[in-house]
Amino acid sequence: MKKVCLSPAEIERRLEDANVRPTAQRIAVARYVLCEADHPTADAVKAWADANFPKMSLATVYNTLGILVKAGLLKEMRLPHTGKTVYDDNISDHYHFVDEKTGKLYDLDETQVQVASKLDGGFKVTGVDLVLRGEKR
Amino acid sequence: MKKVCLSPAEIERRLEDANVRPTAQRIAVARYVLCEADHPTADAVKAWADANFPKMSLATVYNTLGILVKAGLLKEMRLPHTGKTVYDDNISDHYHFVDEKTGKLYDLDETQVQVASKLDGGFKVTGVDLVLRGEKR
DNA sequence: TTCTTGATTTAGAATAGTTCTAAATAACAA
DNA sequence: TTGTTATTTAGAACTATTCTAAATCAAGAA
Repeated sequence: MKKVCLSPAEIERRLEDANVRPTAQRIAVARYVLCEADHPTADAVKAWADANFPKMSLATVYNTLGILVKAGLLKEMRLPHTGKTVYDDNISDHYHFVDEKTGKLYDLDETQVQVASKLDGGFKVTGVDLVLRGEKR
Repeated sequence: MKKVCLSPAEIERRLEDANVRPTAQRIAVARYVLCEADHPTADAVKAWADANFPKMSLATVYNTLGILVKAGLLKEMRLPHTGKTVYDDNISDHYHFVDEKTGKLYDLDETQVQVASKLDGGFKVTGVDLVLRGEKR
């Protein structure tokens, strides 16, 4: 699945539209997580920034990711296995498959897996977290 | 759902059957997690031990929980939300509902939720982690 | 411009949960 | 007993993340 890569100017507009002031750091992080990265962790973003941005502190990385999540441009999730938080630019409702050998995550949509709840009225469901584990070849 | 509580002697036999030497600490922890507790965290086990056992270190709590998991007497899982590991004496395949207000976990079986995978052969699924979020009343 | 004010970024400290380490203790076998 | 191994312990170390307080920056007012 190829990803359309946005220009800094387009990223800037997206940030403005979300009422996030588009600083250089935010544009850089947003561009990376929205266009280049695939389910990155904060560490991965920091590593990318160290290699591609003049200077960015870890606090700013976490900060910015948090801001993007709050702005609705990014989803945050903690996987059942690693204790780490990963970020997902696919903000629609969807599920995941994790390759236990490589740790790689794959997005799954509702054509690929379905969850059918028969819970009684005592359970009001507001969200579904589903991760299939296994091996991808 | 009432839980049948095992005597220390019965716990001891279970540990022996699983090739785990039944020390006083292990019997105490096993009895608590298998009979009394409901999805406890390591912290909860430690708190119980502080109140009900002469002296137990946190390392022993983690150690013992790890041993019980390896022995197949207990399941370990990390929830999507809290970063904490919780332990589940229900070792059969099952899912969970988490009340986001209280944090309380409910076991769900396959009569209550079903997962239907239509993944192509490239995905070999070996496990399914499903957590429904919401509110229970 | 220059100033002011508030937002942002920063380094490093602090925190939370867990694992590791090395020494002390307990249990078992001979 | 004595020797050997397993278990337990306290505390250090570690990882991921958040917090803090100071420095820097940016946009509007003068």
